[in-house]
Amino acid sequence: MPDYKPQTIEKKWQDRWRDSRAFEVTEDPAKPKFYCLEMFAYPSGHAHVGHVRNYMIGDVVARMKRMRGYNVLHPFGWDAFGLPAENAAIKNGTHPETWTLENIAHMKGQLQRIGISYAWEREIATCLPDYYHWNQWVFLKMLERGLAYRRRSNVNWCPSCNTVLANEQVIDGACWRCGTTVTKRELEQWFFRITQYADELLEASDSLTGWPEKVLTMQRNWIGRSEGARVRFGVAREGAQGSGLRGQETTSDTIEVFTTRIDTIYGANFILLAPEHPLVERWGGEAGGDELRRNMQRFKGQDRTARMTGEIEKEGFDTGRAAINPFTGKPVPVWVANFVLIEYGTGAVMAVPGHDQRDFEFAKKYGLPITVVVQSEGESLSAETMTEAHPGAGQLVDSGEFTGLDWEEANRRMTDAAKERDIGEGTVQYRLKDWGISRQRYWGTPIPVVYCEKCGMVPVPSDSLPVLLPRISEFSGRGDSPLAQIPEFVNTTCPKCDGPARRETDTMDTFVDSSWYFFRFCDPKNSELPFDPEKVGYWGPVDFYSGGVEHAILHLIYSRFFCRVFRDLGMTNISEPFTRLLKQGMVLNAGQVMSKSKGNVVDPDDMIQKYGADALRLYVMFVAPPEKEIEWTDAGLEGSWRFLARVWRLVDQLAETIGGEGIPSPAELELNEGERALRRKTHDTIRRVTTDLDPRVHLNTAVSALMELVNELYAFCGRTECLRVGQHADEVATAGSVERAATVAVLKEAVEALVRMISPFTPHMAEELWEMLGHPGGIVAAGWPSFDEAVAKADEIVVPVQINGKVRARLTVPAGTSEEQLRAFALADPQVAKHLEGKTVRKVVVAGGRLVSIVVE
RNA sequence: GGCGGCGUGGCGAAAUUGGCAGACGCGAGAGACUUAGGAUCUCUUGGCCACAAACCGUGGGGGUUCGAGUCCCUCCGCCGCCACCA
Repeated sequence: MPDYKPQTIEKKWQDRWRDSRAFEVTEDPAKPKFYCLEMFAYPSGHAHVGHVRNYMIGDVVARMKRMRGYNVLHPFGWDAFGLPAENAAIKNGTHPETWTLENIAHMKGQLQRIGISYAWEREIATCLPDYYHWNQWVFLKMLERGLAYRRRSNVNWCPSCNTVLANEQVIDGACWRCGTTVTKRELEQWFFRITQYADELLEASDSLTGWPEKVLTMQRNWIGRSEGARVRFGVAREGAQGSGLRGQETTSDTIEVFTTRIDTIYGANFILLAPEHPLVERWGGEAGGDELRRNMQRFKGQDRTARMTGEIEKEGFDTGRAAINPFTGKPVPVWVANFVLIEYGTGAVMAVPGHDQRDFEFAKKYGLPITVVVQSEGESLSAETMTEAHPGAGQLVDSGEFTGLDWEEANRRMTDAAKERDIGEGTVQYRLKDWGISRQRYWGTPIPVVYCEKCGMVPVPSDSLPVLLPRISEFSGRGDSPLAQIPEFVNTTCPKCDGPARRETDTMDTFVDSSWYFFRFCDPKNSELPFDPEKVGYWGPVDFYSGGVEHAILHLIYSRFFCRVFRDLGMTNISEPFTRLLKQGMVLNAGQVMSKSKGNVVDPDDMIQKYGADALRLYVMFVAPPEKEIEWTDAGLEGSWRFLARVWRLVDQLAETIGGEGIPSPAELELNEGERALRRKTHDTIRRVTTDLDPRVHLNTAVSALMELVNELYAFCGRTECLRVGQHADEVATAGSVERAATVAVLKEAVEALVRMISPFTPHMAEELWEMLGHPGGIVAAGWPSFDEAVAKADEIVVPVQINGKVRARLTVPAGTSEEQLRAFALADPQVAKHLEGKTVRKVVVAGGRLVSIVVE
């Protein structure tokens, strides 16, 4: 009788799965497909338990689906470009490629030792030319369609990483990777026009019913749609300054503002411009603009982060100019304010101090006039007495022809009026900006364009792809593109005119790589196209996608964008790449997220050595729902190990009794009460585990249901003396003799269902036990057990009886007892009668045959 | 400030649509078997109480309902995202 020795059996089955190519798949129209994907890994070195939790979750789903007859695509790969590899090169002199490929080899070994059922023949690494070739291909397609473009722009610059960052990579004004405060730089940059899809991305988010609300909210916030209007204010001619009357004559200049509250425009008493506004720049350069220029420079020099987060004092100064409010026709002063952002809207704001708190404070500080133009029901605000702005709803007052209208109605009518008078129009403003993808680093995809003296920017023709990333040996960490230092790379000929040309030396943001890798997995070896549309047509979209919430915005929104780009290229008809998204919780140790720098990582290999991969998997799945964060405890892992040893002993001891041929199904036999109870538990457990796994993905409760079944089996065996338990470890359980055929039959059914259902969680042990039970051919082929609803249902149920909401009695009745009978039984029950003594029954409710509720007085 | 999520024993957690709160596990306690037990098996384990009954109990308060952890209002606390966004 062999003890449970995970180390030996796990190796045995991992070898067998590999040798039999157990998880490799091809398209099979006869079977329903299931694409199960976990976010691929950045090969940082070693995977810790926090990383592998995600792969375990996906593996349970993939293995369960396989047993349920699906053709399951479950691939894995490596997000292999990126800065850490380059930083390691600068630090240790190891080439990024060496560093990356070594890490991949190690981590792949880790995942294999955990027994994740990947189709490894589809493995991809984004740093290899046969992958990034297609980044370049898509780039060219986007260039053709105007979805990729180049412009000089003020970009986010991380002085520590020496590279540009996308807006999405700036967190609270600091670099997402290293935390250094981000500065601004003006550079020639490549962009992807994601804003073209802003509206669609936002609207389609309502259709993502398989996504967590939290992620959708984050994406909606990020896209940041706000409806409003642009309104143009004329600029008054100069010269009236100082006379106390700002001029009525207008120049050809206009100031366009963005507002969500055009209904308050009659109270727009001044204009605020961002210090970076072009008019401010120009006026500062004109005669007499010295002071303006000084203040503008001072505001621009203020710490950007502080300006963005509003920690800095609100300040402004008068430009001395005036603009004409196009609704009132009256001149209003134009100020520059340090809190107006050039990035948002038009970089100019119409200030309505009566109805916007910021404007109110500004007006108070500088003695500017306040006007009330919206009054709420039954209120009468006055500009003289109000202590704060009134930002809310109400009816318009002092607003010319619009006076008396409800504010929302006024908003619509005034937007129309602006349009008619050609002084503005309704518009939608997004927070989302185009995606800057240029990076001044080495370890990434070269951008496939050249610059020719004669022809200008020329794309590299598709048939010359890939533009290979040259191997370089020196990593200085200096702040310019490393590729620019390699003349053999830079100097090339123009594909158009054959004249001398220079290659683009920036590389692509690595988020480009991860924006479409899920399609490449469908056809990873294709050398003609990024993927065969037919293959993606079969496998796509991803049915189940799991990963960390840290990708809720960046990766997921970019992937949704790319999916639409491929759709509009005619490569797929999928709009949304991920049908179901599970955001897995983190693994904490000592109250903190596992990380190398905190020194609290748990290496799965250490745990596997001690308890085996199966126990580790079971523990991580059992301790909490997948979405929730978990606190690592060794004791919990040991508990799972104990449970597996308990299962092992049970099956091992019963194998001889129930493993033979010719055992009939319990359905064909006469069962006694105990046998019926076990059979009911078996079928009920199958029902619970099945629905817990699919579609609910409540992995933890599925495990507890299995534990209950095991407890029940032990109790049953103890009663029927199938097993003698309670001895020394090496004689813990010994098989007794079982006479009744029916007992053998129900035991066999229960144990085989147990082993099959536990196999997604603990595949190695399950395979071994399945073999021990006399079944060759592997447990996946055995399929998922099915249950009989009628058997799962108890034939007697306990019905609680409530009196005024408190349970006073329990009736044991046959299942299916009618409501009238239940009512009669309840009222006749002696316990109930006791509580009813001297009271009047007002009402009796029988709820779904499951509960009786009596109301008395 | 806006939006979203959450709050249940000593701990991790359960409780499909409102229907017996605390399944399952960890920890703790007791017993059995033992030279021994950190193995195994059995039992106990929300509070109050010697026990039972009764009563109390899902962050606080209120409401809807025969019945609320679950729905509504309100307050408190925690977490997340966005944010001088015009």
